[in-house]
Amino acid sequence: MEITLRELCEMVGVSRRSIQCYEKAGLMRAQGKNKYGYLIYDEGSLERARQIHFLQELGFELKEIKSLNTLPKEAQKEGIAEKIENLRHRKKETEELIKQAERYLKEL
Amino acid sequence: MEITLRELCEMVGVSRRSIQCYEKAGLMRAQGKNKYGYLIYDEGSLERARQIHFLQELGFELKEIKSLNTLPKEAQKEGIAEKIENLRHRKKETEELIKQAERYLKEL
DNA sequence: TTGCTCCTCACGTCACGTGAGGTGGC
DNA sequence: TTGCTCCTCACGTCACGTGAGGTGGC
Repeated sequence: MEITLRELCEMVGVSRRSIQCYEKAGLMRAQGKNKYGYLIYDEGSLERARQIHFLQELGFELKEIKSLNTLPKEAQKEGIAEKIENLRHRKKETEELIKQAERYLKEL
Repeated sequence: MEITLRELCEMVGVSRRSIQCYEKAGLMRAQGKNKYGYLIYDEGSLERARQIHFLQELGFELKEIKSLNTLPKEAQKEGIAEKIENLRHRKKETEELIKQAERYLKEL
């Protein structure tokens, strides 16, 4: 299946500039161009782009995602488990912040 | 009370560079320098720095914080209420992300 | 003189946003 | 030719991080 850059962006939910950054970071690349010169991707790219975006949301930087692939499975799992801990921490901080903000709002 | 930049940073929990950014954004400034040429702040600055940091955590950019002061009280409250909504949204997203990440970890 | 802490620039970082300038088919 | 969508740079943005180069008292 041929997917254009525009379609890829819509399916993944990121901007063209983001995909460009993924490619510059060496995380993925276009399969080529179609006869009109449009950048073309396949379903593998789609899955890869989704994964990159997901790992980014977990808190990985692009270069961390790059090196993550070279690690043994166990180390990868540890890395992700660590990010999950960070997310739990962030969740608690966010809850605290909401409470503080509500108090601040009342006192204003 | 005279507070040095270093002390201010420790009390607020931000870096010198952050205070420098607050000052460049026109949000606060040092009271002057002591006889050794050290930047000196007072308790007003301390409270201001804490407030800036708090509003930043709520999601305000420095220039938004700058303009926030010029707004009438009601508009300020609206702005903060909006940020609280964003935080609630972020909390939910974080919760979703944690669940997804846990599933991802199992399947790995 | 050495060592310490402070100062003021100013370039670097990260992941994009936002044009600029150009191409190709209708 | 006009209008549309796409392309590839490349500067700008945000809130700092991280030195560089200099000062002043002990």
